[in-house]
Amino acid sequence: MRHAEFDRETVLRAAMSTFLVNGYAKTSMQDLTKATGLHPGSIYCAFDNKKGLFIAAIEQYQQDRNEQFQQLFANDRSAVDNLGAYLALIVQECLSCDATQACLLTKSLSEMGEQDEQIKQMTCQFLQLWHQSLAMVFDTAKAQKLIAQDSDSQFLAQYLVMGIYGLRTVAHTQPNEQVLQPLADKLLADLLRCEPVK
Amino acid sequence: MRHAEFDRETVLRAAMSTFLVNGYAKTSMQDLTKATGLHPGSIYCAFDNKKGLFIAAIEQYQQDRNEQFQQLFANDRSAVDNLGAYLALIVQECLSCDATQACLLTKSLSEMGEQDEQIKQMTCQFLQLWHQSLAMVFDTAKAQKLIAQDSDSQFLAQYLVMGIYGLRTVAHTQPNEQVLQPLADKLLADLLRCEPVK
DNA sequence: TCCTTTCTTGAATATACATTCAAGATTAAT
DNA sequence: ATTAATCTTGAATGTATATTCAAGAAAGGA
Repeated sequence: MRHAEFDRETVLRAAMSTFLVNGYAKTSMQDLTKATGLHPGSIYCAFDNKKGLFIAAIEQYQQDRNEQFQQLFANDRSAVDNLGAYLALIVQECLSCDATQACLLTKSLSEMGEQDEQIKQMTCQFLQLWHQSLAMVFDTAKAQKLIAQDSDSQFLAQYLVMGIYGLRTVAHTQPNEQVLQPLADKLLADLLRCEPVK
Repeated sequence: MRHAEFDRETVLRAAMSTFLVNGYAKTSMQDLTKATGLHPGSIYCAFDNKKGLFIAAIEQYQQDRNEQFQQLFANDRSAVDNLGAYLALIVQECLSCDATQACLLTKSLSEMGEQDEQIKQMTCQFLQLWHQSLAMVFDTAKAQKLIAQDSDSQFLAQYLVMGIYGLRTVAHTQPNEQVLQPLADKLLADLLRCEPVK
């Protein structure tokens, strides 16, 4: 018996960063061996092939992001304050201009959604889970009487998801706090102000 | 003397579609010769190389989209009605699930922005022009007294740009009119309802 | 200590790809 | 009709790439 010398999560996070910077297609196995410190044979032994490593990296990404999300909202503050802090965090990520802080799910969906059904299914499923987590936050806000009782949490969460997607894309062209923070502020205000239109 | 046998715009639109479906990296020269009907030599003669063809396709895309935009808003109806029609058109594009209807600028920026400074500059510049065109629509709305006189057209246009980016991304996971149209409706309502927050 | 199992190594393989180029074809002016 | 200029053709080239594999190294059980 013998166990692998590398730490799986460390390897996956290194691969994740590489994929985020280069995209899947432009990431070579050489890039991956350099980033992970593993030799080709080890990668193929542990993950089958390049796509297997990519899928494992996406799963690790989802897990990391989800844990971060749950931690951010696991407190006694108001759901609205938490949403504000969450958006501020996203704005800060955008301002860092660090590709490794981008969303691997939307990036992968955009690059490969048309070509690879498996990647499309997986990324859509994880993004849906995120949507549901946000909907629960709006349920909490409703319970805390911070938004109207007849609010549609699903809809509000979907609108917030839309806004965050958009914010991240705007950041690619305008990575500027004076641009991004007012957008985030209006987004949150529009979510709290009222119920869905019809 | 002899002039080229192919029609440049036709070739560029074919290349455009191919790049939109596959992305730049996963589009091979073979894909491009098949799509355009040109042989490799002709492509290299006319556009230098694969990237040259890509750049020319992006320029054609910008030109086509801009003409479409100007036509849509060249009428005597209210700016608000025009914005509603514009958003409805985008929703329809999203619903078609046709990759060739996506935005080549944001797609290219997402794929290559980290790697290729030239592509980044070009796409950002074209997206900025779009932003400015939208700002002019809000100026018109202001002149038509449809929104508050102290509205910030730049800001409103930026918010709309954000919303459209987001809408297009949501559409990748939920290409559903019952999802997209309410989002678009609320987006427009939030733009008209009030001035920027703070 | 020895042996079996498992992991690691990295050069070798085969394929896919962007690009080149020289020969052939077409055009239009003389 | 002839010629000069330009475009077209598509096979050939060289490079980059994902993947394989057989030999070597390490670990743990007997």
